[in-house]
Amino acid sequence: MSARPSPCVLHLDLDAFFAAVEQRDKPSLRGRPVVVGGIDGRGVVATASYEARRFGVHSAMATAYARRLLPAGTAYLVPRFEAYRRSSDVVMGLLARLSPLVERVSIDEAYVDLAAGGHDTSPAAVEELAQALRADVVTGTGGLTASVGIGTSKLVAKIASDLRKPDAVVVVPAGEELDLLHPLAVTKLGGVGPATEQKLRTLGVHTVGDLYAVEEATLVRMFGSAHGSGLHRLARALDDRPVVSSRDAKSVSAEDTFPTDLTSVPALHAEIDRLAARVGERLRSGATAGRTVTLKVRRHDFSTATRSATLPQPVDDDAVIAATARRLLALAPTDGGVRLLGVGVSGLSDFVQTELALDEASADDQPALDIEEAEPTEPTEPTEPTEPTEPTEPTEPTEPTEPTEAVTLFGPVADRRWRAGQDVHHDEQGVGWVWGSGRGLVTVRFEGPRTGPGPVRTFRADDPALSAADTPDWRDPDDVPHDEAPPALG
DNA sequence: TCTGGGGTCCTAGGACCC
DNA sequence: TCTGGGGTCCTAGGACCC
Repeated sequence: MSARPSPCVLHLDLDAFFAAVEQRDKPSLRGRPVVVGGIDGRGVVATASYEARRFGVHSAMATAYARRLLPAGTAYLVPRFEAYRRSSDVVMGLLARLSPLVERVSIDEAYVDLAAGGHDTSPAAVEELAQALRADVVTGTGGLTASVGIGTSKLVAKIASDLRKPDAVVVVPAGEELDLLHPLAVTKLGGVGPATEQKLRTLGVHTVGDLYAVEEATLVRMFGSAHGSGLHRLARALDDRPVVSSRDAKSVSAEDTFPTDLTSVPALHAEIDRLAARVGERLRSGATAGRTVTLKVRRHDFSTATRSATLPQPVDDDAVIAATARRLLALAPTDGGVRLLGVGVSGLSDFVQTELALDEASADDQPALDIEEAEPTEPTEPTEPTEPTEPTEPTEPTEPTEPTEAVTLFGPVADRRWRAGQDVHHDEQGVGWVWGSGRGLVTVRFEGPRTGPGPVRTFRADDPALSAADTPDWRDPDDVPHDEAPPALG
């Protein structure tokens, strides 16, 4: 199946969203050009009001350039994301009433699967539904407008919503997709940006209809298999991508462009530390961690380089992320000045960071509940970006006689919030208790004589050792007070 | 004019393993 | 001793989207 038999995919897009919220909240801005975005030297336009667009200003344009185009009396505003979030939530709430299947693409855009909501998907019925939705958006948000497109696929619904913006509804009945698509510029297709447009132009392709006439083999040769055959399909309105309600994040990053280029290493290190702290905090608040740390460097001439290192264990700790990024900085080109630094963590999993062997001292007394305390923060150790897979981990068997202490982690445990010190796990390594905590992941710490292969073992979610039968001692987390000490080891 | 910040996906080459 | 093919992981860069 490559398209649905009736127009049941709805796409909603809020019109000039950031600027519209500002004009709604400040009546003096209504009817005037408004630009929302970075307003200092190196800022870009996030959203321009329709009044500003008449002067040729659009998203992603340098604000400095927009200032030359726009008349006196234009308002230049810094984004107020909390306000936008509130209105966005109102609209998403309206969509949730239509169907259980809503895909929020961004703060101002979403798809809805109307079939999953049990609606009559005849063209007349969905038109009526969309008009009612549009009216609800206006009243629910205090005057914001939305454009709605409905079609047999995401591709068609999105193009339809864009067709008569602002404040419009367009329904494309099944069978009329190609009539809609073929006169349009190829750049209207999602995934066709400036680079693809340029290449297609060399084939004499300007419209979707032109693209339709090109052999798939030609497109694959030019654009690679995924993009090439994707273009071939889009030109035929072949699009069966499902509406998906939520997806797990695959990476977390933070970046900053500096007012003036940085040249000194201490200044770059200070920025790395700040970025790493932002990333670490977001990882921890999302109860996730990742193994790959990436540093992004944009130089004075806008050339951009990335350097990355994959660590033996997932990390969410500011200090480890920062130390890794700092050593990546030494491998990156920075000559001539740095205008932007970015720090990211990817390879996210439901596994929290494990610590390697704990120091001997704490092996004897009560276990520490404070993860920070046991952290071997000497970040020189698990992080060797140049030599991949420095086996800090379970290569050689250790002496089975020596009592050592280690942390092992595993997960995920879906939809439960585990708390430190509350649960017990038995396996051949001995007895362990929950040490770290977080939704969907559990850190278990073991103590006692070890027979395992090394100081650290990592269980994966599908490890048979973690089957329910092998973890009979899990208790309901709500039964245990948050601060309770770990159970005594027996 | 001079280019943000948050992401996603794809490609290609090399290493490594079986 | 020579040859090989597939699969996975890692790195770097690029295109694209909102």
